[in-house]
Amino acid sequence: MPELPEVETIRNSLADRLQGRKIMGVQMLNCSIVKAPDSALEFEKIIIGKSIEYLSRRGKYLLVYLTQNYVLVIHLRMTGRLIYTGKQKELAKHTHIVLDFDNGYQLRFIDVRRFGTIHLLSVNELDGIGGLASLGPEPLGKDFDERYLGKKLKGKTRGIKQLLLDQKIIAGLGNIYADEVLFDAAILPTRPGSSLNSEEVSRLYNSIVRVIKEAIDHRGTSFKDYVDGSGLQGKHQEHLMVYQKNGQLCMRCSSVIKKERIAGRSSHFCSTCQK
DNA sequence: AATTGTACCTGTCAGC
DNA sequence: TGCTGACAGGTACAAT
Repeated sequence: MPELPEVETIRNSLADRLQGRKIMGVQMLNCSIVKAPDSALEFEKIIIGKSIEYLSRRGKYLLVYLTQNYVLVIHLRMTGRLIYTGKQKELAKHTHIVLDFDNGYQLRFIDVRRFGTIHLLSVNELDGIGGLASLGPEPLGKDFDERYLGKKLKGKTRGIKQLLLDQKIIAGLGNIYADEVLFDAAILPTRPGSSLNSEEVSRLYNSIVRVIKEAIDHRGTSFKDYVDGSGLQGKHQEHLMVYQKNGQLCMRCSSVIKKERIAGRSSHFCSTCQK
């Protein structure tokens, strides 16, 4: 479940190590992960010999910029991992793609459920990835503010939780942080977007920024699968208020935290202090 | 146009 | 013990 804070932590943990590395070879153990170019042969032909210039992130997408205006776009979906390690280390089960570098190290893409994706494109083809092109603003970017959020919620019949998960509205929130943000803002996940008054929109905005910042500071939430590029776990699971806390007492009002299916997702909330 | 449902995968765990 | 079914969750796409 890598969401924005986890992908940002992965980017941070890999950036220094990958910068300047030359790709000497690639092992494509499961080609179905690679969505572009069409053939494995073409992927190999393009990527071998390129060097890594820098790593960037947009929403939950990791962008690895290469020489000659190429870019590797990686999405980990639910169980994807990227691990930087020496080539002598034995390959983990479900390792699908391995990049070999000029220093004997490798970048390995591991994904139990194989939902993750890799695109190799030239920079001017980036908008060909629909999910990336249609992303809403970064929650910590300057084009995300109360006015924007209010405008996006206006007239929406969908529940606020569903709206927070919509990557076209805001980039990077997933199920964990949507629940945590709504608890922080003391708003019920089922409230229609249009029902929020301006004071609630303001609270929601501040909670989104605060929760995401704190999670990045804690290097992400390691609930099940997530680790950073060095295999290290995050620490934010120690700071969660509602996610997977059903049956436990609310930190704010001591009522019992509930878990219900909302908009097809498990949702955790306090029905006493969230209104 | 906006919204809802389902497919994509595999591992884990509860219940029988 | 071993089987079955529910569940985990991000996104694309089909259906309404």
